[in-house]
Amino acid sequence: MRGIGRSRKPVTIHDVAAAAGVSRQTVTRAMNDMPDVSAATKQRVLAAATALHYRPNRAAQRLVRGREVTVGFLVSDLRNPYYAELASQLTRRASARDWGVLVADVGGTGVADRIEAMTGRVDAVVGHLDLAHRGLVTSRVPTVLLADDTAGDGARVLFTYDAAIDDAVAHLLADGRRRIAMLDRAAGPSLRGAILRRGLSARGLQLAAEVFAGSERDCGESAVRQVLECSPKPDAVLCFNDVIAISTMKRLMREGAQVPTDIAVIGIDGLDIGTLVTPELTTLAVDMGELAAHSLNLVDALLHGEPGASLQRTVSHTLVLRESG
Amino acid sequence: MRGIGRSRKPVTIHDVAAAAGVSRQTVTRAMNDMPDVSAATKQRVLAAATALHYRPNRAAQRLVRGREVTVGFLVSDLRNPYYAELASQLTRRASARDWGVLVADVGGTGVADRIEAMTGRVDAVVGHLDLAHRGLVTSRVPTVLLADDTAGDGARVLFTYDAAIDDAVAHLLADGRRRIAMLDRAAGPSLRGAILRRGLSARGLQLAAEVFAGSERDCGESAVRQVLECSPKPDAVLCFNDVIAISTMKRLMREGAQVPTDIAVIGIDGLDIGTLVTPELTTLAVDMGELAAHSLNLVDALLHGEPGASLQRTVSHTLVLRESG
DNA sequence: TTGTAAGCGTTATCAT
DNA sequence: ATGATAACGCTTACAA
Repeated sequence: MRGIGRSRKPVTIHDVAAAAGVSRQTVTRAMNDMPDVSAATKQRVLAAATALHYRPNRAAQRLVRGREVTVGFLVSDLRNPYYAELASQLTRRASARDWGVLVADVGGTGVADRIEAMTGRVDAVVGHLDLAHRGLVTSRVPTVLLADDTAGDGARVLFTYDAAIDDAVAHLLADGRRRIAMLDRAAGPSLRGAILRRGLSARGLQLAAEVFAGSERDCGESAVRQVLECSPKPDAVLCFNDVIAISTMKRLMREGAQVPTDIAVIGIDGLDIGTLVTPELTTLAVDMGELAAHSLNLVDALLHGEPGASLQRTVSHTLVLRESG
Repeated sequence: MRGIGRSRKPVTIHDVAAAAGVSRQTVTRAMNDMPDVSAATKQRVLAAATALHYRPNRAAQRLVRGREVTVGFLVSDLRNPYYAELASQLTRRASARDWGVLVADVGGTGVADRIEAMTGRVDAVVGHLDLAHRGLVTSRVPTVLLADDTAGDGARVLFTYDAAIDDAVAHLLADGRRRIAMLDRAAGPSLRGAILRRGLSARGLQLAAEVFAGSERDCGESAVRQVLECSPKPDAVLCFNDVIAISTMKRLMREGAQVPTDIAVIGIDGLDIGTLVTPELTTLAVDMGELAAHSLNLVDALLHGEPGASLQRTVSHTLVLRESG
């Protein structure tokens, strides 16, 4: 029985038709549960299909059945729960439109190749693309950027942190804190940090310290040390995101600092895991469902030919008070 | 300019050819950076394509260019970092083969519909499918199950916990612990719990308690209470997975119990977030890369016509000692 | 109930 | 350098 499938070419509807002694059309009818096939022939056809390991060519089906939308979700590290939560929302909402979501985790090396491979298989791309990679994507496929900058004129969902960060500052001040630090992302100064600085100076305060995480997933030991060694020592720290904030809490505890007693820690994103740690993480949360919905709406508009330049949505964060600050 | 794109039908290579006053073939050459096109015509064609918002029909391209593989990754909740980490590995390794991964988060309601939609768009499916949904998938598309049971005869990656759980028990005993409890998943008794029980009795011990999590993502308050109220009180607890373990640690701390001093907590999975919490989570880790690699190898075999019944790989967990137990 | 013919939109082959 | 013609594998008319 090893003989089956020995030939290199995939089996087509033609082969099944021949094997069953019927026409291609009859095979189609049998395979797709359509009317006008006698039970007997249907059985015969299905048997032949099974025997030959026949699988309809999806490209051919699609070609004739009509357009089918696949959205690509491009992320730098799916292990980061932020992307995972967003992917979750994206896939759920996409399926409501009968769209599929192709996810590509392209962090690390060979990013460009991975991006190129992805862009060739989808109708549109959604993602937090850094400036270096945007052109690669936008030149090949309609793109919805998730970003806090307005570089370029593509469709985008724009993050605005101002209100949330201001709320956070107000909350910390009301709590008696005065020396607020920023623990920014490893890559360098972010808009989030700039807004915090601005928010503080609007209240006549200065940023107590600005340090950078050791990696995308870990604030790093030296970052926490830098914070603790400032004088006067900061009594609150806003972290670039929740993952870094959680990592920061852990390191602070190891250095003997109590959170939030000695120092408040606030994250950004509003991830689920923030509620799983002790103390629970206070955070500036963004509504992932809204973010996903906006993204897909923009994809829809793009696919209908609307120019990206005119497509922009805004999402804002909300201060979610828990225990860490 | 609003007029463009007014018609319902998508623009095809034909329209571009007409607009540019050339043949379809010339359009193809221009679009795909192929030789044998004069710079002038290329410009003209590209301009026409842009003006008309032309996007090549991917199905047609695929049909003629040859088969393209898309693997569906079916999960019940992508917010669970276990699935996210696996998805990360899967997408990375798939891209190395030039395969795409379509992710579908199908938890909640309408599972059957979501599954059906997914099976219609992919060449194979990988996932932890519970018994109720397996048939839905396997009857429609080649499937690789990730499971710890051997029900049915489909291709699968089989989890074996025996060695790891035995290592965990040995470790706990060496640490002076004697009253070991199982905090199982919300759905009910698992193989993991059964193996723990078996492992204990092989050493002349009994399971100190068997309680069930309140939900898939939270051990729940009552579960922790049940553990603490046992008498004699357990001094170690094995949790169904890392997420539940982390949730358990949080709740234990809230009840005033010290981890690991009063009670050791061990998770299963080996997720990254286990290193982000305090104390760091001791866990029975599975190699996600290996899991993903096995899965894709099995998909490959299935796609080459090998019968699923003959395709099985085994992955085992490893005790990773950190701080919680 | 079954078979025949005509595309679907693209690319490859072979002329021109 | 460019164009005509034939696939690619399938489904939807329409005919028998």
